[in-house]
Amino acid sequence: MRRILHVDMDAFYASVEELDDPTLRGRPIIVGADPKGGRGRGVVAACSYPARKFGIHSALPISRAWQLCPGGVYVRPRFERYQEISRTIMAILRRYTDLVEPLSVDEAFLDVSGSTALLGPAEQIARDIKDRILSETGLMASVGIAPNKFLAKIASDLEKPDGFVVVPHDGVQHFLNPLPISRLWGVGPKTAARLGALGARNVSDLAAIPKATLVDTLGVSGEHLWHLARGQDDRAVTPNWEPKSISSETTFEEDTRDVKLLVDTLRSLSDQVARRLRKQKFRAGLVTLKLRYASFTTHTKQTSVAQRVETGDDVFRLALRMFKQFPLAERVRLLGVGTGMLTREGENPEQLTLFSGARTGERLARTVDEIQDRFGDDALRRGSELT
DNA sequence: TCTGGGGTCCTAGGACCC
DNA sequence: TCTGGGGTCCTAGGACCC
Repeated sequence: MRRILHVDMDAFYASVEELDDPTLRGRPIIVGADPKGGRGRGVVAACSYPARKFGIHSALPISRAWQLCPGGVYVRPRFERYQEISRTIMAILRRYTDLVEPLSVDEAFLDVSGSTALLGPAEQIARDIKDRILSETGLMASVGIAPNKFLAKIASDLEKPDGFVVVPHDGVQHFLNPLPISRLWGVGPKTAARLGALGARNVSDLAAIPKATLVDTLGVSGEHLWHLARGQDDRAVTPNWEPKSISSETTFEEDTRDVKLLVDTLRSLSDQVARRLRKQKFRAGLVTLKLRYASFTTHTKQTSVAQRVETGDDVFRLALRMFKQFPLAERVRLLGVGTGMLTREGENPEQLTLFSGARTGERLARTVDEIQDRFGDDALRRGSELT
């Protein structure tokens, strides 16, 4: 029987801010976009527990948060700092097993089935992990222990903060039955509504629906849900996930039809994406342009290319071509540039290029990377960015 | 209350081929 | 003269997650 742990940091971004500035302790901390006195764009990325008492939660529009709690502490996210602490946490987890699968900066699955002989029962390992994280980072984590990933994830969430929930092998259905279906991984508002139409509000309702009915209404995810309703999930804990896409997008402070601004933004988004691509030693076979109008209607276009790309110039050229196919009758709210069909250098499916000159741009890009890595991004700038 | 930025996975339609 | 069936690939959109 497998013993899976899900470790999930409590109010992670807000807790880090509190850690770095103890004067914030106990106050309603809201990490997210600049509220700008209630007129800010964007959403709450995370908030402390005192902030939640005001009805604030992540993904809430920051303007709404400002209305609910004008006296709160509003801070911009510092992702690099969160990343830094995340690395410390993940290193702690890897002391207990190699089978650590990070899900995001602040949570991970562990398969400790093979560690119990040496380290004791999963419960003891989990206690130890919580203690270690607290003593070595000063931050609190919640842990779920269960026979599989899906149950462990639900369990870790159940008694936050400082949660510790064990789902015994013989108590799975008892644990699941009363939970609302929206707790299930993959059941959002739309799916919950469709399942509600079938009479399902909690997991026991869902478990009563025949598999064929679920498959008819939801396709393969219906089949998946049928298993989840029974606590069945045999997915392995997989360390070393390879990314499938890399993208960068930005929402303008004000919706705009200024073509120069739009094209300049496209340029810098392309550079950012390409740089991250090279940093991870990828080339892309697919470039995606994303455009959201003021009305919030969102469109994408993508181009797949036989000759893999990795320079800002190449990404930009393709993105610009797609951008020109969009009408600009309406103002634009967001632009995004993405890359996909990623391949590592060396394992490239493309034939070696017949035109070695085509690689000059890539050599230049790498040189620029090196200089920016050593002296900072401001050491080298595009002429077009200097206006 | 107007709704970020980074992702993953699934679906559906059309092009294209045999 | 109006047309099958199966397969694959590409593209656009959408649901969902943190």
